[in-house]
Amino acid sequence: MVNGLIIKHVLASTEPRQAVTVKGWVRTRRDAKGFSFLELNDGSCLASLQVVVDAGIPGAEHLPQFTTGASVVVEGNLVPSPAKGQKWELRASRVELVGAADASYPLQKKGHTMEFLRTIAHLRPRSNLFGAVFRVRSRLAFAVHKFFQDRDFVYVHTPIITASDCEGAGELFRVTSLKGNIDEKPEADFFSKRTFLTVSGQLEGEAFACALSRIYTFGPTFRAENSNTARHAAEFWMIEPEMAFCDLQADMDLGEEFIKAMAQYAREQCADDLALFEKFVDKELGHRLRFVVERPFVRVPYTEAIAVLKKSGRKFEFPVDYGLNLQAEHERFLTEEHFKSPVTVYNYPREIKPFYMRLNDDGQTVTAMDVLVPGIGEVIGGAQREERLDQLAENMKLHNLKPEDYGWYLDLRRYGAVPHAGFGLGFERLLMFLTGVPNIRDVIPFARTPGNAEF
RNA sequence: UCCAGAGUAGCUCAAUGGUAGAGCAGCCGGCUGUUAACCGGCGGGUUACAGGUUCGAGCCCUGUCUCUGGAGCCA
Repeated sequence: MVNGLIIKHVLASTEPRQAVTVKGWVRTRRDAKGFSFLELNDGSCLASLQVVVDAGIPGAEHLPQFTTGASVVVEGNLVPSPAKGQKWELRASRVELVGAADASYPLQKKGHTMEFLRTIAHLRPRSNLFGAVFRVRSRLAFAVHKFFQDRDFVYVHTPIITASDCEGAGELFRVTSLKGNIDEKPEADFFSKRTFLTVSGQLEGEAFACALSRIYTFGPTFRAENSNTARHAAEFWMIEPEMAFCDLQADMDLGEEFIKAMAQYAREQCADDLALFEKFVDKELGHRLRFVVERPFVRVPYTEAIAVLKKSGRKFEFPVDYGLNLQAEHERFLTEEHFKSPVTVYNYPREIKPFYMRLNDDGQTVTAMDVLVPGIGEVIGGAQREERLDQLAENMKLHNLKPEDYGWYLDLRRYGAVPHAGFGLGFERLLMFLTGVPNIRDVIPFARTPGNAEF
């Protein structure tokens, strides 16, 4: 069944070809006297193949049904196109209607709004823009693996279902097979305890880094937060490298190198699709990606970032002071206006960061780092982990965590503890940054957000 | 969850409290190596939902739902 050529390869031909078979969906048909033009797209690339169908060839009697959205098979010869707009066209010798699409087919030849296309998520990959988004998503998923595999990182599949709520941050989705009151007898549940969908593979990742030295995870992650923004989803993919014998500096180096590498890969491998994004969603895209690849990231300690914000003379809605979290408006000012560059902020006050981050010698700050990028804000959050057992226990006390709930995690500090570090990176936020698509729902095939699990 | 805005034809949008319209799409016809083709014609509406004010509501008021933008939480 899978035979014939994909349009991407047909269009890349260097010379005419005889007896080519292509299969795809009709984007539009233009009728002329005695023949018709079909724009045929199979999703293998942005461009469609122009097909010339003469009246009278086998199958041409069904031409009225070759409407936008219909699936068809075309056989013919690939010849140079005499008209402007395309190098090649397929002169059909036989056409076959596979599946018709009647007048109710919702995708028109004209542009649609992103909001409307979201309501037809099962059909929107047939549009130019979403075809491009999901081709790029695929290429970059591959690039993520290539980046880490080239650097001898080991891919670890951390569990999706977990009993640890990972620092108690964020709402978790409960996983249960119980009926009725699920909190009455959790020990009667499938796993004999309360379980959740993972919010991070970090803790398990640390265990494997403390054995295989360099590891990464790349998989689905879940947050039950009632977040209604263009940057949050209930189900998203996170990339979490973790390195043994690694400090904060090397961690930041890796994070910055990673983002540069992804931008470079996209520019090299997805040029056609990126050109579409630049034309229709983000005029600055090309400029920004080149900038990210070529220029070094700015790196500032949290205290310096606070000083920059205070000295800016800018009136912020939220207060700026040591010990307070950087708000979205502050992050945006730093990366978009002040430095005009991706910015890595590090060494945050310990009070505003999780228990597992390593306490610096000043006793005040921890080895946290956030990479902020223009337009998106935080795209990486990472840290060197606290490897000292006593200090980690004290941190947990400070955060009202019970050490007995983290027995195996503390073991990593009891047996052959090493300095180690890592970070978490939201794959979709990376995609937003690299495509210019402003809403996370539009870089996920079927997005899960509060109140929406359609499809 | 909070703040703001929006919801009218398949899509994108008009309509001073007074007869609901246009462009595109669709259908029919014409023309043309066309390129989001072009020209003419035709069909197309519970104005998100429920109530209220008014002689009269798409428009004003109340509630609900959905969507969008911003915020918080974060990746």
